[in-house]
Amino acid sequence: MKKLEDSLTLQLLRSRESAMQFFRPILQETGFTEQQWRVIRVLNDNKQMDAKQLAERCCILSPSLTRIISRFESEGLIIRNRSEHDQRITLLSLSDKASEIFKEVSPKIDQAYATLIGKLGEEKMQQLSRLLTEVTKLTP
Amino acid sequence: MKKLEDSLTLQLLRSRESAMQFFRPILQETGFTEQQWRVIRVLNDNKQMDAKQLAERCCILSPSLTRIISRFESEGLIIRNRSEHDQRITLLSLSDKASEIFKEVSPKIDQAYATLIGKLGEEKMQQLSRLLTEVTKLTP
DNA sequence: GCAAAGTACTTAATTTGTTAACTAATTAAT
DNA sequence: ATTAATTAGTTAACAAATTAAGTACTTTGC
Repeated sequence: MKKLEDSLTLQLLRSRESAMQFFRPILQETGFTEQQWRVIRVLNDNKQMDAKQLAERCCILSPSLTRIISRFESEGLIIRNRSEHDQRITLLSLSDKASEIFKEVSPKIDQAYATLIGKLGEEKMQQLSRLLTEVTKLTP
Repeated sequence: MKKLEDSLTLQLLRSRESAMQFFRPILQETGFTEQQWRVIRVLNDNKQMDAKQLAERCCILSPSLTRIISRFESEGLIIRNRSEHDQRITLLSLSDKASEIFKEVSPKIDQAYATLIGKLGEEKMQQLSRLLTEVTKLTP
């Protein structure tokens, strides 16, 4: 059997590391960690989500999310509500303050994104995005 | 400006998470963590490397690598040597014991890999690999 | 309708990652 | 030549990830 020159998971890790370098300086400025920003980003797109969904979409395990949420709540960035239908479920949404911060940072992120696309090329970017979506769908 | 449905870095993270699910059960058996296995895997491919190169290729920061190396050395899995030309550099290589372990685990990894390729398709796999290599090369 | 199983978090303990400061060795600059 | 700057690696302090166990609520099965 032919030996692969490199493992896919390692390639995914390295390429993510490269891609992150476009955004790290911006995150550094905001003071948010990568994980914290993922939470803000995903919550901004989905207005309201329960903690489990949010954890899945952010690739953050529940215990880590609990910590981030607790901190954000105490800082007035996130609003935590119990679902009426199911008292186990925590519904989460961004506060106006957090939405405001997102609006301020977002253009810088978009700009870095544009730089990245500029370097890789629009077409390759879309190709890559499609393939990654397929890989993500491989497991339930 | 058109809003992207999802960020590349998050897609890379999620797809890696999916891909990892094929290998996690095997790693669990061995008792190695993801990072530890990356060190063993990369060192097995490159016979001898200095710590900096190894850290870069494994996407592990030096302090974390120091810890892993120290532990592996005390367990007799890794051999640490000073470079003759430059006394700052630590040259690392797998012990016979570690090579043996790699040989035992490797077939299982290959098998999981084959399953993954089977699900995604050989061609898409190669396409993806090429694109990821390009992304990795975007930053120095 | 009530015990048993399942779900959605949360808490606690351990390991790992991250940042910054530090030591030792080498290279560069005047 | 000797100080200054750079590089490789380590150490220390803190934040985050991971695993396992725990709590509260809901659904299922008899």
